[in-house]
Amino acid sequence: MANCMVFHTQIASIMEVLANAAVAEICKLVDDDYAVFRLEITQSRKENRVLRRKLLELKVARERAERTMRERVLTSRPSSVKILDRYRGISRGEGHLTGGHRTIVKPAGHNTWRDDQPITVDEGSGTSTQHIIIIESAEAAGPGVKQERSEGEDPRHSRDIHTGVSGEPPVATEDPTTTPAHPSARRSITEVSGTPNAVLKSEAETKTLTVTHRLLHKGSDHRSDPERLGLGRLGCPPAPGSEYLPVFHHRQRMVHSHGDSDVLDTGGDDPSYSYVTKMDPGNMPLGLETQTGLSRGDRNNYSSSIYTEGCLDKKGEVIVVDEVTVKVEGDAPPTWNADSHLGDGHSQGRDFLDYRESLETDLNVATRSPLHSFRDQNPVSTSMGPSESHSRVLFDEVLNSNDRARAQAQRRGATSGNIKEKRFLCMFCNKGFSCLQKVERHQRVHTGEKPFSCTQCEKRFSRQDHLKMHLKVHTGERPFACTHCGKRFSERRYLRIHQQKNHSTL
DNA sequence: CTGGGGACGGGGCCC
DNA sequence: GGGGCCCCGTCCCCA
Repeated sequence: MANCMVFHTQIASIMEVLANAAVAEICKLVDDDYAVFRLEITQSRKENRVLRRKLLELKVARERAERTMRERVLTSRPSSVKILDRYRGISRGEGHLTGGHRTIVKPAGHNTWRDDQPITVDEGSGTSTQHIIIIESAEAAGPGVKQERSEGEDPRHSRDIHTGVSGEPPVATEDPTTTPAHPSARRSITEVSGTPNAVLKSEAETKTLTVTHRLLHKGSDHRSDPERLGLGRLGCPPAPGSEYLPVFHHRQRMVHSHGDSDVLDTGGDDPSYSYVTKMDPGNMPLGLETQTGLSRGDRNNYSSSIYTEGCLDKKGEVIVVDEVTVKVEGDAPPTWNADSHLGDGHSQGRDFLDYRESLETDLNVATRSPLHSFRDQNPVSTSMGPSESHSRVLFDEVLNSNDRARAQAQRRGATSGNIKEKRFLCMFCNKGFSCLQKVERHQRVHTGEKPFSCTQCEKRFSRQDHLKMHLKVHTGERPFACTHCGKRFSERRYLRIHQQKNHSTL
């Protein structure tokens, strides 16, 4: 019996030892497998990064090759064809802003725009669009008819210039998934591999997008041949002999209201009134991911700066150099819904906010452009950074909508009979105006410039009279009273409507 | 649904 | 011709 007990005890101890050994072995195996698994995961991640990088490089190389091919085709056109690489951009603040432009830096702590309008930057929304404006001169065509064409690298981005023939406004389409090709963009991708969007979207600072623009004239040669381009319905339709003056004069100024509309001062030199910040090249977005359906209130906080640049053809025409400002303010995404541009006369502001265009650059394109040499020679447009096509793409999108607007303007011109008096043309939509102020005022619709700022609510307006009207909101001024019921209104028309509806029988 | 009101663009007038 | 101002129409939002 005692032996039996001892035996059982020994068996139990042996079992315990064996169990412990088994557990230890299992744990060892699990640890080994886990280590191997982690190693495999790490290697897989590395491979993914490498593959991703290679994919991006392949896309960039392919896009550059396509651009090169297109550019060669364009540069091999007959001498009558003028290739204008318009709206080449200086962007990201790394390009020098010249030609009278004042770099305005948003001071820290002075936030004149709301923060609820993020400029979202999407890595995958970079585009590969190269737009080349072609102005083909042909005196035989209708005088004053100017034709511009923009060719896009990506057919999904390109405008169909022949839509002008069919009378259908060209529709710009965007593909936010196009791979960016900008070197800096690629650098950013590499640096933030894994979560580039998160990094880029964290940018909430105001972006300044600049493009320098020059328009070329050679006497009457700025007119183009719409028929040869198949664009007979596009372009402005001036009467023969009439002189049309595309207006490029946009002054960057910032005017604040001090409650009295008569007291307005330009704040362009005053940093406290500035509203444009320099872009951080290191944080340069690969593209602008835009939003649609912004409210009107959001529109008021939109701004960006675009300096447009025309080009000189080899004959050396007269150059009209000027600048246009498109303000990207606060977090508001610069959007431009080209489709709605012809919709109604009030959609321009929304158009700009609906602008949906990714930013992408291509140094090859910039350096190989036949106009690039001219640009380099011109002191007005120097130091075009590698991001210049960011702005160019932005501005080309403007042009996309401009073609439709131009077609609309032409249709209006065909029906209106007093186009002779409207000598001042909008450089964006070719709409004619009778005086310079009107066209300058109108062009703010396209540029988004809002130089008149309300000090009460920081809202900005493109027109002083609008600011004046807006101030009544704060002052509560209701100077127009109904003689029948005593109800007061801020504007006369409200009183008139009120009286028509409520007291028409009196 | 309706009215009030804000915002905005075009046109016209006046100085 | 430039600048300012006003009027008007339209869109949109909101109560």
